[in-house]
Amino acid sequence: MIEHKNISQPIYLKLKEMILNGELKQGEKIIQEKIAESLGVSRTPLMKALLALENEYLVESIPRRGVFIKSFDKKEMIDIYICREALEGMAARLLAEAQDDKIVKQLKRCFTPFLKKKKINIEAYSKADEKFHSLLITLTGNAPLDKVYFFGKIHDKVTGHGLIRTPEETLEEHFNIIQAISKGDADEAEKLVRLHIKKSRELLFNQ
Amino acid sequence: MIEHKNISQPIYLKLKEMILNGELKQGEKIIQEKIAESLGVSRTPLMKALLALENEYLVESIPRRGVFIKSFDKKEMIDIYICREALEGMAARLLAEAQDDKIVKQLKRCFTPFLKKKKINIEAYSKADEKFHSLLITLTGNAPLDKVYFFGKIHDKVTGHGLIRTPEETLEEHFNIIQAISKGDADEAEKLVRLHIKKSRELLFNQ
DNA sequence: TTTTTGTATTTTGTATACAAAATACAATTA
DNA sequence: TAATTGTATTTTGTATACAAAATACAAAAA
Repeated sequence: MIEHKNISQPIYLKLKEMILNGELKQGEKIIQEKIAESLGVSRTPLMKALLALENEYLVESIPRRGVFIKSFDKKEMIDIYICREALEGMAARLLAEAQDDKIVKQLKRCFTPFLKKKKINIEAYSKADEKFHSLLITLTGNAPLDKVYFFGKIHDKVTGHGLIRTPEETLEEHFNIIQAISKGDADEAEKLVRLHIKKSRELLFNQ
Repeated sequence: MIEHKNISQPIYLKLKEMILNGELKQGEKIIQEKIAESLGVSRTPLMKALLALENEYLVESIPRRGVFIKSFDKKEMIDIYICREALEGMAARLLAEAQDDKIVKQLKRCFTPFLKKKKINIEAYSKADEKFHSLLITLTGNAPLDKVYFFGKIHDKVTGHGLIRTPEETLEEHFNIIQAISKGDADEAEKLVRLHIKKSRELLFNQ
């Protein structure tokens, strides 16, 4: 029955999924024994998973009170977007400085499927968008940057709304960013990424 | 004997201190049972503390192998400095936008003790420097930014060298940053902070 | 009625126990 | 000698146990 292969990793992933898809709701308390039982594990690896989630800002632990699904207020959401501006902006700068064709190709590949289409599938575009923004970070090869960047995944899922702006509006912005990167124009690349995120941030609560 | 008040917090702090002051050396393996015994606790709260440290990049866990004091290679140190440029740069921008006299006062207070002196005490200046950089972050009031900023504390302690540049060189830079913030010149404040960190980064391995 | 107090129940934080994996090291073989 | 295998020891990952804190809730008091 005992099979030591890292149980807390799957628990962590499962809980993360449950949080991001709303199965566990904001503010909800995690009753460890119950969750552990429902997942068929003991509390020890569950606690490990919860610790990891806490460090990703998905869960909040109040000592002696319990662990709660993190809920984000208006200010906090805005603050997260500001962090994204800083981190993704820097990432774009680094990618532009790298002057690497492979990087540019990978970034382009996210959005080429949507170029010819008249009607863009929101679901698919939303995924591409998330992929693009996380690629921006990982392609830098900067491990600390990657470690620190866990806001990208929170972004729209937790807020409820899928996309903040229409694909028609953002598709061009995405390609402009990619172009600046491919030209090696670091200042421009950073500026465009920041503006791109800032525009969404300003619309966050004005919909 | 059992006294439930949050044992893992003190363990976390103690270990952090031991890592930062070199009592636990880079690459060293943490043998949980031994550390737990030496601290007079069990492995459970110790593991919690280790998880927290892992998320602060001070410790690295390899499944089934153990937890090791994180060691930083050249590239990783540079990458950390790049993150700091992004985060502290954004922080300076936010503080400049805030236009708050109290903030400016607090920042100034870090370095005023060194203004009149001919000979600056390195130890004291080093502390002031660390205080200044962490203030930059906390004064923004941006909680996610603060959560993500754990590099500042790693910086020189783990590298071994205390200060990378002389107080004579950096004191003026610090005041220029503060001035830009007090003027509300966000672009300039961000630019100066980035340059300030970049200069140190470029000297990291050229000493 | 609303508030307060006391008690039972639940839940957390920590300690301990134990199986499986990793490691160390001696004996064996080439 | 160096490489390999086998066994004992150590160490990790998980489960379980239990005391103290938190919570729920009923009874008593205002």
